[in-house]
Order: sequence, then C-alpha cells, then structure tokens
Amino acid sequence: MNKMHKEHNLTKNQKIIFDLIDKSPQPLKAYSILYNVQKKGIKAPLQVYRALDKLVEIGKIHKIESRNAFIACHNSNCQVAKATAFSICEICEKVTEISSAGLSKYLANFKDKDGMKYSKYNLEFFGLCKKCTLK
Amino acid sequence: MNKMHKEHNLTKNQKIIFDLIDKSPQPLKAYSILYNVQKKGIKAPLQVYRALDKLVEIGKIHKIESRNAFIACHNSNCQVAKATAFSICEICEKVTEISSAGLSKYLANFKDKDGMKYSKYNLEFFGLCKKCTLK
DNA sequence: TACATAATGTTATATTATAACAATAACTAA
DNA sequence: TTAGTTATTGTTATAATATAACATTATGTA
Ligand SMILES: [Zn+2]
Ligand SMILES: [Zn+2]
Ligand SMILES: [Zn+2]
Ligand SMILES: [Zn+2]
Repeated sequence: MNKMHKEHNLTKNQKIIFDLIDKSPQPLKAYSILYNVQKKGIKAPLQVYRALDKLVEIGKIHKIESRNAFIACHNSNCQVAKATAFSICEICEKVTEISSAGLSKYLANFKDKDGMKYSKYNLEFFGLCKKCTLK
Repeated sequence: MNKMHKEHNLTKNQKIIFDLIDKSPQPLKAYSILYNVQKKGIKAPLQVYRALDKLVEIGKIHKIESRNAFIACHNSNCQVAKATAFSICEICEKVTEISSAGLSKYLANFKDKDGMKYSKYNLEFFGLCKKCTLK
C-alpha cells in the first residue's frame, strides 16, 4: 500500500466508508452507509461501526450527536475530533462544520466554576439555514 | 423544586418520571427509567418517551445527546431547552449543567460566516472531574 | 352540552449499536 | 527470517434506543 502520504493509511473498509461520507453533501447514518456499501462487500453493521469508530478517532469524520449521523471533516485545523462545532438547519437538516478561530479560542479557554479541566467539546447550533429562512 | 420555572402542570406520568430524574444524581437512560417506574404502572417504552419528550420541550429536563440520557434542569435561567451546556466526566460519567452568563452571552451572540440565525444550541464539554483528576 | 386538544394504554416494529469469537493481515523486534 | 504482538476483518446473534399505528380516556373551552 502507498505509504508516501502522511495521512492516515486507511484500511480497505475505512476507505470505502470514508469515501462515501466524504462525497455526501449531508450527514449519513450508519445503516444508510451499510446499505450503500453492500455492493462493495461490507455486509454487517459491525463492519460499518468499526470503520466509523476509527474514522471518528482519527478525526476524518465527526458524529453529529443529535442526529446519529456522520459527516466528513472539512476543517484542516481539526486533526482530531476534540473540538467540534456544527450548525444544523432544523428544516432541511443541512449540517455545516463551523470553523471560527474566535469560537475555538473562547471554548478552549473556557473554565467552569468547579475548575474542571476539559479536553474536548462538541457544540451543535440549531436554526434555519439561509435557504430555508427565505421560504 | 425550582420555582423559577414557569409552572407547568405535569400529568401523572410526567410527574412520576420527572421526580425520578430529579432525584437522580446522574443522568438516567430511558429504559432504566422504564424499569424504575414499572411498579407505578408505567409499562411501555412509549409512555416513558412521551413523558421525556414533553419534559424536554418545556425545559424541565435536558437530554445529554452524547449519552442518550436525561438530567433534570437545575439552572433557573434556562426556561426552555434552547441554550444548554454541560460538563461530562469521561471516567465517572458525572454530568453537570453549566451556568455561565459569559458563555451564554457569547454563544447567543455567535454568528457564523454564512449569517445563519441560530435559535438554539447544545454544548457538551468532556474531561475529568475534580475527583477523577486526583486519582 | 359539544367540540377540540392533549394525554394515555397497548401491541408491534423500526433504528441504532455492541458482544463474542474465529480468522487474517500488518507491525515489531530479536 | 521468524515468532510474538496488535489491529483489522468476517460473521452470527443480540442488546439498547426509539417510533408507528390505533383505540381510548381525560381535560380545556365555547
Ligand atoms: Zn472537523
Ligand atoms: Zn435549511
Ligand atoms: Zn437547564
Ligand atoms: Zn469523574
């Protein structure tokens, strides 16, 4: 396998599943992924979930928790899935990863009154996207 | 009970389920709730989910999305479940609702580059609580 | 009253996710 | 190289989370 790239060397299943998610304009759910990759030999839910777990772990995809769905990371700053923010349209379900230096900085530095130390966060904003606002 | 909330007259099932969640020191999952209220005559998952949906809608409880679990609101500022923030310990799973005027203000005013208008957000911080840090 | 709305009870089913175990592939170090 | 180790895969079964559909009962309101 080609080792020239510094990117993670995805395995066969991981690559099949990442490519599908990466091409999708909206988040995909696990069983929809399964249905779409069955022609490529991935037959069981666990094969999908294992690839998803790994892809989340290395930051290639993110899970949209409120939707149980997965989206490819398009934010080059975000090597690992430890600081994520998304906007979600409640009508058309369009999801966009938010890339804001100000927001990242604010949240990375946030400290609560108990002095708890945070290593990770996930933020989901909900509202109407531009398109749906005009309707 | 928190009187800052607008008083909703909870129905019988809603009250049984809210009381259970309110007394719990940690978030409860739907089927654990079901198990615990069966002696009070609530027999089916749907009875639990319907009460949970309503309680979330009126802001008496919140769903911790990353855990599929429910916690009572102890934040008097939080009339409705439109602006929520939690800290979650990744070892002991202790969850605390964050009440920070600065954070609320920052997030309520946040605007992304597409000019999307947000009506709601949910933020989950992950890390180690004080107790687990000392171990 | 009569109508509308909300909540309940019940059965069945859909959706999301993991357990357990055997086999293979890939990586590491003597 | 070769054995030991770890990661990944394949497979079957099952657990955990959540909703559909429909009949009934309670509550609010004109
Ligand atoms: Zn990202
Ligand atoms: Zn939209
Ligand atoms: Zn609250
Ligand atoms: Zn802890």
